[in-house]
Amino acid sequence: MKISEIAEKSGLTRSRIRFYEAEGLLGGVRRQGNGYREFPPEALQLLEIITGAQQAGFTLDEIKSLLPAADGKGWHHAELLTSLRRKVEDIEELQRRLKRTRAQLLTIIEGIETRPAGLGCKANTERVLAQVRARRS
Amino acid sequence: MKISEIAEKSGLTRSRIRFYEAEGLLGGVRRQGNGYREFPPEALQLLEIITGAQQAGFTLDEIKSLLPAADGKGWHHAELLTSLRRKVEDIEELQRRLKRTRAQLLTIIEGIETRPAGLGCKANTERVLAQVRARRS
DNA sequence: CTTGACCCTCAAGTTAACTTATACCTTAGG
DNA sequence: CCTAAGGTATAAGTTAACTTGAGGGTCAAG
Repeated sequence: MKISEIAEKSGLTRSRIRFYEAEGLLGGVRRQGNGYREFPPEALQLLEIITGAQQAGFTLDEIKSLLPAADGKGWHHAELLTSLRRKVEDIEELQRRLKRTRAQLLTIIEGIETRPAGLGCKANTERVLAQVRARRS
Repeated sequence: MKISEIAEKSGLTRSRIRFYEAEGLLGGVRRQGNGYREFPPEALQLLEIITGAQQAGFTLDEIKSLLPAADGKGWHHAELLTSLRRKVEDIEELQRRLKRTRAQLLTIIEGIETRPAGLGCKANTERVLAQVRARRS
């Protein structure tokens, strides 16, 4: 497979694919006589794994360290599992934070909407901030 | 208040505070005769609002456009509410994505742990990816 | 008067993950 | 042969949000 083909099939740009190869995330890329890249079919799967991992919040460096070593044969399952579990925990942590943040934003919105008549803007800011601080506990 | 004091009270670095001022996020900063910054007490609240908004996922540019104009007197409530509501939606969208991603990761973990004996690493990769793809729907 | 803690400005460096630009080669078609 | 489409390498640019560094004033104490 040449680069345009795999780019279309994967939905990624050619530059991005070349970038991944240069970074060592894409092993097994051969060269044709003319210097053109020749991608094995597995490369498509690999790209799928990479973009999926990215969406899961892995950095390229993390992904690189978890991918089957370009030289070795496959994954080191223990490490992979550890890393996956750690990432699940990261996500859960982020979920908790988002939940708090969302609640705070709703508190602020409510605080603005229900501003007591006669209370100045500045005073209301104080009031709303106090509500938010109270919520943090 | 001089910069070190507000830095300590806010927990931010001096460079970060100077940066915010330079970006126009921190209005009302005066100068003493010697050129030193003199922060009004409200600046502390402003910093609190800024970092809070950042944690809520606002970029500095967004925050800047929502803060009380340095020249004007206060907030433009309608815009502020609109933006806050939009950000709540962003958060909810992110929450949905995280939920899916977490489920996918768990699927993968399970797929690895329950690999049928006798199935090769490569074949199992295929199997697991298929499971993940199925989950995406 | 000197030392050390603070303060200033302005420019440049940092990180991640790419994209864009430059310049040149290859291949297929009319 | 010429051209357009597609390929290559390498370097530099991009964005966000800061940090770091260079070079230099200010102030209180001893």
